[in-house]
Amino acid sequence: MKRVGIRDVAERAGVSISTVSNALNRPYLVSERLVDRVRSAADQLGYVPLQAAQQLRAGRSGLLGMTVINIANPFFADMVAGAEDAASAAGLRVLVGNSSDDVAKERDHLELFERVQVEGALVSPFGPLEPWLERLRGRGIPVVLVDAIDDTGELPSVSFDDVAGGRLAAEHLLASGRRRLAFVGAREEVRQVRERLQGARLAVADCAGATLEPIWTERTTSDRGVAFGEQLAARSAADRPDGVVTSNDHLAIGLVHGLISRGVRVPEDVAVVGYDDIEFAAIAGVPLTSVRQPAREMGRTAAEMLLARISGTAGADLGNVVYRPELIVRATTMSA
Amino acid sequence: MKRVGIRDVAERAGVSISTVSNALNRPYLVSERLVDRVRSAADQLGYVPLQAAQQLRAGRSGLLGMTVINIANPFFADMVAGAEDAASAAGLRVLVGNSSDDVAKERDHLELFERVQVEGALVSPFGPLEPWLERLRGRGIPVVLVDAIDDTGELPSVSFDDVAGGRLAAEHLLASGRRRLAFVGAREEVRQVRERLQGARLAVADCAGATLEPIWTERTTSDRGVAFGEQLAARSAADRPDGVVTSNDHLAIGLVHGLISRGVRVPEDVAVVGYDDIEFAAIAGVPLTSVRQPAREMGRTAAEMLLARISGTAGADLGNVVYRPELIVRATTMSA
DNA sequence: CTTCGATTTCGAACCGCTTCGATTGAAGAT
DNA sequence: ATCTTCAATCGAAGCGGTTCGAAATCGAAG
Repeated sequence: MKRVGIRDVAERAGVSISTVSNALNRPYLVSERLVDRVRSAADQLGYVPLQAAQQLRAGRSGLLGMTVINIANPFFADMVAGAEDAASAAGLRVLVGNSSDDVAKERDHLELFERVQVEGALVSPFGPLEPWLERLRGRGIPVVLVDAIDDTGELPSVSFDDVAGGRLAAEHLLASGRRRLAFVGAREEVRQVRERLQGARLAVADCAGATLEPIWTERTTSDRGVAFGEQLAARSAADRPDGVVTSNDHLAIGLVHGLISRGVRVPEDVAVVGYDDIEFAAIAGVPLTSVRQPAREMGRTAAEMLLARISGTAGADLGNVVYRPELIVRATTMSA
Repeated sequence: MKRVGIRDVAERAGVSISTVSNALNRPYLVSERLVDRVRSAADQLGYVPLQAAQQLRAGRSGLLGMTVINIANPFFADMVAGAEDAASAAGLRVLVGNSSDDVAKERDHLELFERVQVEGALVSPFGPLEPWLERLRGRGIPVVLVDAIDDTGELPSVSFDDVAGGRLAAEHLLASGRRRLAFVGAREEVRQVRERLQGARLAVADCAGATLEPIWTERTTSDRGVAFGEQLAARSAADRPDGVVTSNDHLAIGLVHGLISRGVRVPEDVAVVGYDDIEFAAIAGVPLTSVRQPAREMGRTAAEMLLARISGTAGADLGNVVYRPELIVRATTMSA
């Protein structure tokens, strides 16, 4: 009913506690005979060293901190997976702080990271973070931005060219003859969404006679998509967009569902482009054309940059890696 | 460039470190004047107490451990969310160990839980865990099983009646006149899947002239579902099942996609029932009938039971809470 | 102006582990 | 036989907080 500590192991093996510690962590300092004895004593007792004590002494936690805007978004989930790949290859674990679109939570996570002495942090900033990041820097905790770029150029980053993504989507629709485009996206405050819209606007500006109507929504769940689909379907054909760029596949799949359930044909009447290329895009009722972001790779790259900074292999200026979009064309934009 | 410790705060506020600690944690012991002085000193310096040190002294981590079989499965993801709800209401955090269908990882997680001194553990056992759970018990760490029942009746648990779930799905198909059923499921070793099949078998046994063909797959991703759909579509109509129970919505949605892409009609030729009622079930090409499990509620209940055991409010025998399935009927089984 | 209890503040021990410097003993050098 | 040298082992000092009991301070009562 009691925890097994290093003392118990020492007693059982008949040695001092420092010898136990050495036998377990630096066996080359201890005679083979004793290493064996200590190891078997530890096994028999089921000894597990206490993380808190090790960490307190060592001053290192073996942890990377990572904040993501919303883990329910598969883009971020994949990014986390990529970061975990890289971290575990280096023998570190990743402590994930899910901000759930909440600025206050995001700040709390950075504080948590200090509490647990993360050795570095991967941050997908959502709210204004400068002062907090400044503080981490002051504490000597390296930071790499993910899915964002530091304007001041002080922090290295791994990001995605959202302007190009929005532009690619819109150009694809324009190329297939669509002219009345709509952009359905999450709140305008989100940089990623703003930039995608901006990209779409650039494409539209380059194309004579084309228009773009922005439509905003708070949440980007599939049922909101359904609602927008039904809403668009209720418009007269002339007033209805014939091409829609969305900021998110959930929204897009719902939108297509809503349109079709009201008798609007996809892609004949309205073509739709999603964003993220989630698993279900390919097997949706009408398979969805989508902009793919290499999330996992981005996460891995960011973690590797962070590890390089931690180990001091690289200076502060690892630069800004920017990934480019890829358009996966499927049925929702297939025919004219 | 240096961490701010309690000593720094003490110095700045002109008091001893014990007064700082008291002012911050038990302000009723300290004069208001000093509490203010200490608080503002702490704020100005950005003092954050080190978790490892607090934990080492207190012997408590403020953490619940939770292992899940695979977090990519939304059923488990929701369960985790439910547990987090309950835990954060009690001021605790949840340390999630994702086993990713890997028995070794699952064991490692339990060891991790000891290292970090979790105050209790929620375990969705996957591999054989008796010895490990026994050990946690020996260390005085309370455990509640989730999505499983302890045969020996020693551990409390929150689970789901998978036999009833399988039965419900099959009965629904039989009631709509289907007779040649198939069951497509993940590996037979998984208890949940075995029990669902068993439930389906019970239903079939009660219905004269009905048959059930089990089909096994390693992974249960949507692309496997597509493959099975195409495979079934290739059979002659007489040889093809007219009703399919799947162990998972991803599989089911893929299956429907595969069938339709090969010209088999759903639900006219083949009716399909999924499991989990994920977000996309409702907006799939053909909206999917599915067995719903109250994942979030299960997670919350389990965490509450665990908290009760930790605080000693309840004895070891909180019993086994079993949730019952609910069938959400949609288009994939609608007409005959 | 003492004396006493209550209140406020402080010093020091301790949580479990790692690590540095010291100790011991055996082997080799002189 | 004495002195080094080196390997193997151990004792004890912290890491950064919390907390207990002692010390200091203060006001009111004697």
